[in-house]
Amino acid sequence: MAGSVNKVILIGNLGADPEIRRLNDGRPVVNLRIATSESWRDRNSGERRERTEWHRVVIFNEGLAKIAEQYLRKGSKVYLEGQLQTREWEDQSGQKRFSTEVVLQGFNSALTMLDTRAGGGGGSYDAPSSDRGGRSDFGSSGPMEGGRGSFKDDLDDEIPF
Amino acid sequence: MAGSVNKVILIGNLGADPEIRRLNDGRPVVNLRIATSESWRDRNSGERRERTEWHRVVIFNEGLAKIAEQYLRKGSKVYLEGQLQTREWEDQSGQKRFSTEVVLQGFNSALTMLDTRAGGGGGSYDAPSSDRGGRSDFGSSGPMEGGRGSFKDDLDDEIPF
Amino acid sequence: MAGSVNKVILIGNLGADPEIRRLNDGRPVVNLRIATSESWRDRNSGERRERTEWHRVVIFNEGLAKIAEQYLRKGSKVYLEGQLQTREWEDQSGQKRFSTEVVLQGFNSALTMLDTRAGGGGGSYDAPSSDRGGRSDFGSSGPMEGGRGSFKDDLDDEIPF
Amino acid sequence: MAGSVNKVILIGNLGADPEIRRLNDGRPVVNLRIATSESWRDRNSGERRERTEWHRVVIFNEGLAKIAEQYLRKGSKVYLEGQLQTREWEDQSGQKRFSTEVVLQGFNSALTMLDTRAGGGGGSYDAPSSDRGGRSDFGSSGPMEGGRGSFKDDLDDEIPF
DNA sequence: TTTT
DNA sequence: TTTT
Repeated sequence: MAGSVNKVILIGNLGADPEIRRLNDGRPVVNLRIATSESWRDRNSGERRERTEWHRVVIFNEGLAKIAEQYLRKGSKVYLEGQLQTREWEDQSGQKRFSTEVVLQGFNSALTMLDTRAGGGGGSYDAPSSDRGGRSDFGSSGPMEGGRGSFKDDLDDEIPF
Repeated sequence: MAGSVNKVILIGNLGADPEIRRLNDGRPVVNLRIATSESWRDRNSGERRERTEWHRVVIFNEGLAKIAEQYLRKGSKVYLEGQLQTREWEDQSGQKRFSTEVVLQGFNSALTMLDTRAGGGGGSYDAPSSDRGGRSDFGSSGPMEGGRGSFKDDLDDEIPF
Repeated sequence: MAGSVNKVILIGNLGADPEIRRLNDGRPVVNLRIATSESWRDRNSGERRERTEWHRVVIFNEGLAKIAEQYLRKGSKVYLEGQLQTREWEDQSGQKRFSTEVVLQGFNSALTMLDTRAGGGGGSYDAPSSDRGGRSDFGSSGPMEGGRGSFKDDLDDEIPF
Repeated sequence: MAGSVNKVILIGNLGADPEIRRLNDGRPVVNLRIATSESWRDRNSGERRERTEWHRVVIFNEGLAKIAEQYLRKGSKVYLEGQLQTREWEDQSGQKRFSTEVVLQGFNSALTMLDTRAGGGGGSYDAPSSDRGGRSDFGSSGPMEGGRGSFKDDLDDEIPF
């Protein structure tokens, strides 16, 4: 379909340290749980109310995955751009289930850390010297930019979500 | 959480006519199924490959819901901005299920029709005279948007930039 | 024109305290200078290079202007959404000049503070108790936003998804 | 500055055919004039009012520049993502002037055609077989994805805006 | 200068 | 289930 756009922009905090899996060739694939929340004053009661939304984020983009692995921790605040993807899986009873994720893959993706404090999980890191190559504010962007377009193809069959 | 953003931007086509439900007070709530797709050439085989993603969109914003009801049809191409929300429901066997939707509600939402042709499902409509009030390009969007467009007017003359 | 979108999204830091002007009726209009920057490694020399871009931001939206006035200071980091507008003005010699600004006005706008520290200019403020009404994370944004947050409340119980 | 975002999203129509300049090595750099407009009903008079905004767009991204050259014409409707850049130049009298442009360069850029009709300027083209590689829906994406990160460096000195 |  |  010509003329399609599928873009998600989130600013939120990690609910846990990143989960990292490795492909056979060693490339990392990172899963994040990101919380966004909004609050408002109830019209009737005048009370403050808050709603937190939890997002599943999967980083296939190699450069961004490395960065996430290296710098993000529970509590980190991030800006990210990805796309919506819903995948089907089977639960133990063999029933079809669906999971919708924000996928950072190839070009349509960005990841920027928005705090310089250490993550809330006790982790600590030095602020990177900002080795950005376009879409991330930390980490070397060299390798990230080679072969990215075709990256998706590789993963289609390999990844055990 | 201060500093949270939860935004989805889609350009895609309706897979079916909008589904409209009514609240007790008559306000419409509209559900859309939107397809986005991307295609690429496979690195190895050189073949063209395509992936279509289907999105569930729910329009609570009253003005935008009316517009969707009036102008959108199967096949219509739209631009929309909303936010991700995952809600829990129970299937027939009493099991918890989750559904992630793109919700257009209140301010964080926009809807713009990107074609003027009638929808593909045989439906037809007259191009609206573009009665926009800021976030939609068709139809007057009613009370929610009252005073919005004209906010600017006020300022046009008053403000010494 | 049906089907138009004009949106700017910035995350950056204030180069100076907000400048506030008042309309005759007392409403504030706020001007911000926001810096964004990116850095990359030069392909040839291998040196790190950096480019900072300065943006002129004008906040007409009353609720957001009040928030900016109250909470933002030199050095504050913000997320904002607005639209591009170029206006014409005359310099002293009577020549036409143009200035392009990011305008936050009416609905197509958002402002969220991304740090809780005091601003770098010596200013200080208490972290607000997040009185958000949809598009801002700090401060009650007044009449413009009345009924907005609570719109959702209404629906929370009523709607048979 | 870690944690910076500079993003512009436009949907609008070309006011004229693309202007193409060539770098010494033959790569195209494309300038577009894009109109976005919004209309609203005046609060007092009840009259319809409309405001059109004109944007200067410069495409340095080689893949997207080729696509623009090949497919876009006066009247074409496009979706694009780029970033704001203000550059300084001297007018005939030696005075400093500034021009703010939406720049499509490297990764932070996308271009998608939103109509399939021929351009309004008499131009015509065959619908491309959608050879997309991530950020464009038309044109081969192969070459576009090689060397993109460093593309910017090259241009910094070469381009006579 | 576009578009509806 | 859309679209090209």
